[in-house]
Amino acid sequence: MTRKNPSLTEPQFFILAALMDGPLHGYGIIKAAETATDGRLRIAVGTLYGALERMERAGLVATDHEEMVDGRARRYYRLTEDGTELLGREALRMQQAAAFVIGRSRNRGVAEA
Amino acid sequence: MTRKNPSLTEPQFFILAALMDGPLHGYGIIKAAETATDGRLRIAVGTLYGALERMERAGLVATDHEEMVDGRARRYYRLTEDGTELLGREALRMQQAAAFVIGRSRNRGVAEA
DNA sequence: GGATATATATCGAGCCTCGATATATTCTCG
DNA sequence: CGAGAATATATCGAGGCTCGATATATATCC
Repeated sequence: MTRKNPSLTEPQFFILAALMDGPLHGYGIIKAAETATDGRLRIAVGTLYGALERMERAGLVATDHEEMVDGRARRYYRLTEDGTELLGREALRMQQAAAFVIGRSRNRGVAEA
Repeated sequence: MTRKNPSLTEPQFFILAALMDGPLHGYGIIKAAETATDGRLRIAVGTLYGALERMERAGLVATDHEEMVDGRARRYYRLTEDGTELLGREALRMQQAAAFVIGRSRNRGVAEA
């Protein structure tokens, strides 16, 4: 997040995307991302907790609440305003980047399916 | 490229995209990426040469030819078939990811402009 | 009883970006 | 004419980020 070109990595993007429908806990985020990508993206646990920590520090997500289930804490995260805004901006940026390539690949052998 | 989720980073994506219109040399790639993103993305030289080397090893780009200009070598890179295919696939993946977020953000406060 | 799913957390290896640094020529503006 | 920017390639170290392994614990399914 402190990078000069602060574009989200794929795991980061789908972590934020998973929180669009409301607060979710770590494992739920992994499952949501997997569903959203038809099983393609499996966010590694090490990636998840590291990314959540960094994103919380950066103010993109916040701890919503904590539940106790079977003696273990389950922490729910939610999108902050900044996180929501960044996610929207990133989606537009990706759409433009994709369109740039797809628009130039007509009749030139680049896979379109 | 040896990663499990081999999604391209933004610099990598635009390096490949810059080569769609034909072979180009290092500095030309940086300028092309800058133009393609309306000045937003400025690929750092360290990023460029490191990425080109890795991508050449991975078979995504190849050295097209070398020119001598004022005693200095200027190396032109071109997309390989694998590179072209990967670029097309990445563009589609990004389009889908973007659509997932944009499709869910109607009337929910996520920036759309 | 073993495997799989649910659930959180940490660590090291290694990948990748970035800015700095180095080197060299050409062009432009004052 | 001299300073600075643009053109051009190349390397290095710091630090950011992902990933798989490892650890821990319960519940369920076979």
